[in-house]
Amino acid sequence: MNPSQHSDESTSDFTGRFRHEVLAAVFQVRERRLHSLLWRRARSPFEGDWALPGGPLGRVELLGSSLSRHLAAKVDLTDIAYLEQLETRSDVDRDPRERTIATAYLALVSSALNPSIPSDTAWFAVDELPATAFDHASIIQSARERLRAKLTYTNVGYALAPETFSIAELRVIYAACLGHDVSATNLQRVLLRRHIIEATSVTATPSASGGRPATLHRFTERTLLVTDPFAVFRPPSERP
Amino acid sequence: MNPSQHSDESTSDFTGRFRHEVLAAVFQVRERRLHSLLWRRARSPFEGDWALPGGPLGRVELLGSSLSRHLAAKVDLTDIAYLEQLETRSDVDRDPRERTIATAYLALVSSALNPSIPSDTAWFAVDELPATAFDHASIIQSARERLRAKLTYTNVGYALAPETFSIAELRVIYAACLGHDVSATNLQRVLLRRHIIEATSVTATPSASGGRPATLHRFTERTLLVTDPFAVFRPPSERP
DNA sequence: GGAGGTTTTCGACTATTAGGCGTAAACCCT
DNA sequence: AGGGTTTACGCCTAATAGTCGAAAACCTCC
Repeated sequence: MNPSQHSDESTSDFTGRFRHEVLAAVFQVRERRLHSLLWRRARSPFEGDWALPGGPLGRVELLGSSLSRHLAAKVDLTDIAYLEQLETRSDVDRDPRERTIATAYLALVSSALNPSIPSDTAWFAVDELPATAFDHASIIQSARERLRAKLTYTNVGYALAPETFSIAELRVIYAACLGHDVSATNLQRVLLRRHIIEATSVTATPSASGGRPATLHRFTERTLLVTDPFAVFRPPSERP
Repeated sequence: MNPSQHSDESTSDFTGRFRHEVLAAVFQVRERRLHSLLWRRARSPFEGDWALPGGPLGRVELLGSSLSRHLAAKVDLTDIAYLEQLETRSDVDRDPRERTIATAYLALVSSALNPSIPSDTAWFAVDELPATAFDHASIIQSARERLRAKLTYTNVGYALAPETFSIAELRVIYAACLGHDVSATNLQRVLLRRHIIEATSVTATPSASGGRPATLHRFTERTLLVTDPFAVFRPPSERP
């Protein structure tokens, strides 16, 4: 093979152009369960089914900016605490109308918020989804797995939790995302040791049901930090 | 906001179409260092600089298939042991000729192979890259980080190592990817405990330099397995 | 065929981290 | 004040990681 055979570029003007859309799995913990924001389709295809919010990419727009714009415009959602690109889907007939490539994002909303959303959108518990449009159900699954993984080796929790919270509240959030029970003792110990959360000096206002008021904690950083997952094989002498 | 304002779809025929290409950071451990396969550009822009292998997406082609096709056609590379989608770059002027969206992949090649590659391609150690074209250098960085992370909580090592190997050989591979020294004792103990590798009954042929011949090991599975990274917070009673 | 060198393997010991549990602390209400 | 409830925390055990050194199994050379 010689260089002159690398001819794709010389014919690039004849290669395809593709419709491109951005989508987001918007997650929030509501009533002890992980929910995703869905939007009811008013027209064919998949009329009446529920779809992820998003929309077409603009001509001079970045993928991430495009998504923020669509979320703000379509579902009045501007308080996205965390946004991360997930994956790009390219199945030729994922949209029956025209081939459309979709780049999916994971978006997280604090459980302290209750954003006002349009009447044709709703929150659904991710393990009780309604009939969904396109390949959106499988995108939600990918997003769940990404979130599960990130929760364990990063501090993304800050995007789901309120500014300050009790360990019990945090436990609910982690359990909802991970899909299994979580030990409060271990959760607190591990997150403290990793310096992901820290105690504040204030305690929660006592609840009517009695009980010792919890000391409120906060996330030390509110930007993404990964707790070095390479520790296993690294000589301890070189650790931070 | 009411449903009739979700109008992007009704105007979808007027939204942009975009050129889309696939790229791969093809990694292999060569001479104790992590290398990436690059391709020398014969024409403007970035003439003479080195670029990731890849090419334009076909009209009815999946991203992954497209990449395999380009790798096979352009660099005679058919022995990709592992392929994973990395991220999609959308910067408007990442290609000065025309806006081109790129989906980047991570591809791994066994260190036991020495594929014949065209004369205008070459392997470069990832920490001594030549002048690179477009945003390809930063894609290589992303790929390195992904590889580092995956090595620690999955068995992707199978894609980089030979069928069977001594612990010493495996140590070299891990060290090259992680960028720091690795303890052979811990490496063996951790991977054995996780059942990622297992000992075979054969020993390596003794080297000319003497020394006890190593027992050869192999990866238990040669498909991707993630060692549950959620163990930290999960009640031990529920673990596999 | 033994001596000395080289490389791998393995066991012993220590340090660190995770998990379980019970008790104390700090609030509620009556 | 006493009973109920929830959180906090210390103690103990188990599991995993890290260090080190000795032994095993090969080589070459004398």
